[in-house]
Formats: sequence, structure tokens, C-alpha cells
Amino acid sequence: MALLSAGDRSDLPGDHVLLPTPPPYHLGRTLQCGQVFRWQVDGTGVRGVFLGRRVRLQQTPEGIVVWGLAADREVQQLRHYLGLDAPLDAIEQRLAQDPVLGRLIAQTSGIALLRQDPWECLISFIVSAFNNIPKIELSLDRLARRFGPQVAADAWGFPTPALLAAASLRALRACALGYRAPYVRDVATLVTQGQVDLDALRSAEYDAARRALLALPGVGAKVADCVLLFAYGKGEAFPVDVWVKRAVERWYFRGRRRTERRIGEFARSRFGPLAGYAQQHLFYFVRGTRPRGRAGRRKGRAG
DNA sequence: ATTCAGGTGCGAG
DNA sequence: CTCGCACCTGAA
Repeated sequence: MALLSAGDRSDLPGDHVLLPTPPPYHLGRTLQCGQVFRWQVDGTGVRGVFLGRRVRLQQTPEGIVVWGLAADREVQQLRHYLGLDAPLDAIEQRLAQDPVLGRLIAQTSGIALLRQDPWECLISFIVSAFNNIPKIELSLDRLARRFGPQVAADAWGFPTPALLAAASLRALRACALGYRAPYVRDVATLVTQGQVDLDALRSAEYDAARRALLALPGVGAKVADCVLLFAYGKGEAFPVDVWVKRAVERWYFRGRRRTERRIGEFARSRFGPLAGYAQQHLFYFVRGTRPRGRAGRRKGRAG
């Protein structure tokens, strides 16, 4: 494979493979639109841990170049994880029929829904509650470094339920979890004990799976919908965070306030199984792609 | 020093 | 069901 343009490099062992990407698939938007917190920007690509391996991804005109995976089976799993199976073009054409989405989708096109590991996704969004992105990333990174398996010199996999269930509250708090520490530990315990079967939820209906998740400590409507959408691929899920709430109120309810519950119901009735995709486009648009750190501190709220 | 940040749990009307 | 409020903690 010599499809790389000049300047691309990898310090990763092993060969690289090419994953074809049907347009309008956009890896950067997919990974940077709030679904996942553990991929790190690495030059013009990203790096992270997948299936216990340190990998690097970079999208090129020919497709996504993948370093770190050898077995074809692993590559196919990555393909599934990245949401490359979904007919994005058709989905976006359908969404574009909505007047609101039709105006903004040109700027958000290419967002795919990931199929994350439910466990890691669940903990990630429990940690995300009433939190900010840099600190969410910090906490998840510390959890991995402290409790997860080391897979490379500077890369750790996400800790298993059993490992977090065995963690002390003190050690968890050291990961800057704050009051979420008991949530993380207790959910880990429930999963370890089998009181909730995350794998079984894959085949469950949206409502049933949602009820199961809502029974967990630290999991409310928003976190549940994030997991249902970003891990289980339940398209009816429409996570309503503060940004999406404001966007929907402004563009679909003429600025009138609505409860999160009602906004979710509205979205499901309007977009059906594509509600989740609609949410991603709305979120990405209102949130913008401001770089992390200190840039982009727009204060304007009304717009 | 204060303020803020991608919700949740809880009590009350 | 809706509303109001407290809440760990790192960064600005």
C-alpha cells in the first residue's frame, strides 16, 4: 500500500490498510462531534486504542488509512465501529427535506454514528454529566491510565467493569470524577454482578433498553440516550443537552421553552429512526467546531 | 476569588 | 410530570 501522500508517517509498528469511505463520510466530524472522548488528534489524523491495540487513523481521498490493525477481522470491526456501513448519503438527503436541517447540513455533512463499546460509552457519559469536555477527557484518561490495560508505551485501554468495581472510591476520586465517583463504581458493580446485561440490550427495543439504562445510578434521560445512540445504534435516541435544547427551541418552537422530554418526543415524531442523526447535525452546527482549549469563547447566546 | 461546565437525584407543588 | 436546587473539580 503506497497510497499515502508525502509527509504522512507513522511510528506505529505493523503495516497499514485502507478502509474505503463512501462519501460524504467525514472522519473528523464523526469523531469530534461529541460521541466519543478518547481519540486524540495526531497531526492530520487521530490515534487511540481499539480492540486493545494502539491505532492511528487518517482520512485521505482514497479512504481511511488505518495503522495498528493487522487481522482482517479487526479491520472489519473497526469499519463497523466507525459507522461505515450506514448509507450516509441517503440519510442526509432525507434529513435535508427538513427545512431547518436542509439549511445547515451542507456544513455538517459526513457525520456518522459510531458503534462504541456500550460499557466504555456508558461510563464516558456518566462522567460527562454537568461537566466540561476537557475535564471529561482528563477523567477518562486517568481512569484508563490508573485502571486500564497498558497496550503501548503511552496508550491504555479502557478498564473493564470488574476492574472499576474493585476500585476504591478514593482512587476513583483521584481521577477527578468528583461526585460521580460512586456512580462509576456502583454501575461497575451492577454490570459485574450481571444485574444489568449490556450485551443483551443490543437486541432490545429502544424503550426497553432505555428503561434498563435509566435504572442505573448516574444515568438520566440524556446519558441513556447517548449510550443508546452512540453504542447501540438505536436511531430513535435523541440526546437533549443544553445545546440541542436551545437549538430545537429556537428553530422548531419559535424560541419558546420546552422540556427536554418534550423535545425528545418531538424529534422522534418528526425524524423517526433518523432522530439520532438529526441530533448530531444540530449539535455539531450549534456547538461549532471550536478547537479545544482556550479558543472560541463566543459569549453570544441568542444569535 | 468567582464563575462556569454537554445532568442527575430528590423533594415539593 | 414539571420545577428548583445542590453538586466535585479543574480551568479561565
